[in-house]
Amino acid sequence: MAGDAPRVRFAPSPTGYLHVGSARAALFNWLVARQSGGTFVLRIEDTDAERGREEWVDGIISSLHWLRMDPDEGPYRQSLRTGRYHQAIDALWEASSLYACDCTREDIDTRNRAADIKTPGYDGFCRDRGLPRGDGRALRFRTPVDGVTTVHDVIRGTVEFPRSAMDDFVAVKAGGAPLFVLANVVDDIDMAITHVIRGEDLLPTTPRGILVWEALTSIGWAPEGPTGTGSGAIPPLPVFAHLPLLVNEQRKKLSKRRDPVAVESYRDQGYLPEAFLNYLGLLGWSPPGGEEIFEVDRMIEWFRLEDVNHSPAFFDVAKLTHINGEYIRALSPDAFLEACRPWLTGEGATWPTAKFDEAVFSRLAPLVQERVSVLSEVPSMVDFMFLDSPVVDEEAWAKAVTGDDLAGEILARAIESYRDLSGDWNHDSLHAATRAVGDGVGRKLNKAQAPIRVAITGRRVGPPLFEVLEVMGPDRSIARLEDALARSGPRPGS
RNA sequence: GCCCCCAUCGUCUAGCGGCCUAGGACGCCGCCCUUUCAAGGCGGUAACACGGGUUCGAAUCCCGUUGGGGGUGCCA
Repeated sequence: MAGDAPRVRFAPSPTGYLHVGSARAALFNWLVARQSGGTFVLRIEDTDAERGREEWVDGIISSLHWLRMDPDEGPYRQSLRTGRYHQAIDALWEASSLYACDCTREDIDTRNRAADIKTPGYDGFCRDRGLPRGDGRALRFRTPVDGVTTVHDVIRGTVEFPRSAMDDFVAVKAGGAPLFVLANVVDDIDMAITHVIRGEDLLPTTPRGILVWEALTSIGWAPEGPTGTGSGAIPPLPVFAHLPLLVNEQRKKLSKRRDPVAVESYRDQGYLPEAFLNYLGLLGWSPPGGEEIFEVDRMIEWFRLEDVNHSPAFFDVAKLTHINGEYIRALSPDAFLEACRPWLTGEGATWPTAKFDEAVFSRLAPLVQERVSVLSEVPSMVDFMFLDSPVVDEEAWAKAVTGDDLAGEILARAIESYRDLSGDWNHDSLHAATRAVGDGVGRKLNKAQAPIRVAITGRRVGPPLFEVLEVMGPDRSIARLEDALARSGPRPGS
């Protein structure tokens, strides 16, 4: 084993799905691991037992899998490591790095108000009271009062936090449960994490983590080590890299309340994992050559943490969609068919599954492939083929049939003309015949085909008409034209 | 309030002191192609937040201002 190979971790809290911001963080971690023979560790930060649920973890794992970023190690669960945290808590308590506190939030606020202190942090009331542990007391970390704690960040450079602005934060709940910073640091030590790559929102808590790390290190805290025997060597502080946030249109951090942040929802809409990954890689980073469409292997090859941007990036679905379209069009016919399958014979299909005819779809597939940006658009491109009668779009009908006083004439002439074609039914002959119909009524082909298209497909847009007619065959096609003609009302003037 | 981060077209970005009358991509708008819609081709719109420095020279370095964001939980 290469002792100096990076060990990175993706450490989400279980929320039921993979957040796109988390996915981006996972990607950048994963890239670092992949490009250097490192290890990508998955750790579920579920110390907050109220929120963590077993099934919440599955969504994260399956989304990582969908994106081809399966962890090399884990998932570790903080909820299963409480014994370890208690060892650390005991050690820190012994060293007086922790002290017991029985102040309530109200107590603190009241004192701060009375003292006219504008900064609402903890005032250190219990710091020197020497309270014993237990009795519903939280444990606070004794933050050094002087000096600064410096974060060396690969992306942002040196960031200094004056300790005077740091209060004594709660590290252990009154109930004894460890809080984020403590569990996080104990884990990073035990798991020999070398690079902490995460969102910028964690930058302000990083100095706290460093302080805990130093406190632990200074008392000879022994990491668990690979065998779990507690004999590992104390690793150096990891390298930090805080990624710019992903924001919405209002430039606010992506929130699950307002923004579509679940990676699963993009999968379900028919975004391809390769395209999604490609787009994620473009947020906060860009390849040296400036290209925008590249496979993941190139990203692994090119990615450098120090090249990551400093400013927040808007998660632009329009651009994601464009990139997805590029990926869809680049698919081989077979790959396209496979990618479409969930929308053809699965839950995405808008017709009875038994009605689906793969041979029919395959003939139309190339025409569909260059017309969709997301796979969920596929059904509406071909549904008329697998339905007994087309789903008629009211607006299209009103515009191309009811609203066109020549529509009846065109349909009638098309029926007549197409009947004569039955021995030679293909898109070329249909093209010519339709053009002739148009000529007969003084219409350009692009105008003349409109009522026919709506009669056949129910829509004004879709795959090229004559190819559709060819595949549909004379009987079905003519029957639909007749049906449309019958419903188009009496022909004016006849 | 306090701490921290950030600041190039609407958006994602290139730019890391002279190659910039600032490049690409998405979007948008035209035109071409055309059986609709796409795709494709061509063209266009549009940015260095502001003010001081430093320098022969600044989008690039420094300071300030303004603006935006994040943090400030016995959440993570």
